[in-house]
Amino acid sequence: MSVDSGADLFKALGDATRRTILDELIDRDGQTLFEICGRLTMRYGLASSRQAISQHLAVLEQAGLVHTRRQGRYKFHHVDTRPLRSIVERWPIDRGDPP
Amino acid sequence: MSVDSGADLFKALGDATRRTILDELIDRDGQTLFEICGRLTMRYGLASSRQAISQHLAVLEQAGLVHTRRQGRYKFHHVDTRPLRSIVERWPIDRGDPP
DNA sequence: GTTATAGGCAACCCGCTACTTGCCTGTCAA
DNA sequence: TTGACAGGCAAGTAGCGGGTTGCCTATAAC
Repeated sequence: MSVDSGADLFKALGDATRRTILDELIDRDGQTLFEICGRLTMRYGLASSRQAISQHLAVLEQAGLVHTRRQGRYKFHHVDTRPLRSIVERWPIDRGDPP
Repeated sequence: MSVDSGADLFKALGDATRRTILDELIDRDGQTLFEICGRLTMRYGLASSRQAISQHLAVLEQAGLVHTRRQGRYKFHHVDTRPLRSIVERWPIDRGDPP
């Protein structure tokens, strides 16, 4: 009967490039689109176009994992990991050693 | 440079039916494939075929979220939420009120 | 034995999604 | 004002993934 809330969240986390973007934004918060593109290429070897990264950021923003702040012609992207809390609230993590 | 470990985990969580299967197995652990099929139909209104559910369970097992135990012609499925811990370890959750 | 049950395997179809391409808008510097 | 820079929008393409179909194996009940 439950409505499976948070579909956007899992959809956002489902792509490897988007997960790398989260890693990158956590390492250095508040980057612009061009900065993210450059650092993804430099540090992770990802050769994605600007438009591809832009679409990924839109998905992350819709999931609430990224918030944006416009300033002039720049748009800064900030991470917000709080939506991840709903995952461990939905399926409480067992105590014990990892597998 | 990080290798994005846990791709199987996020792939498994990316599908709504698989998330519902996790819900169902947490509610009643150790079900067989046919039990899961029946209860998904009854309680969640999902009309998926047996083969579809079987493939979903294989994905969940590959992600380490479900372990199986054979006994005669039955195969019991057990949840293991410990892989979820890697998510909050990768992206620590901020303190503060939810959005 | 025979039959029914529980599950597995492989091929195929289709819709979604990531990515590209091309062009457009808005902002700042020279 | 003109150019460079940061970003947005929309249509088209290709591949992947979820679902189905059909047939098969193995265990248990009769």
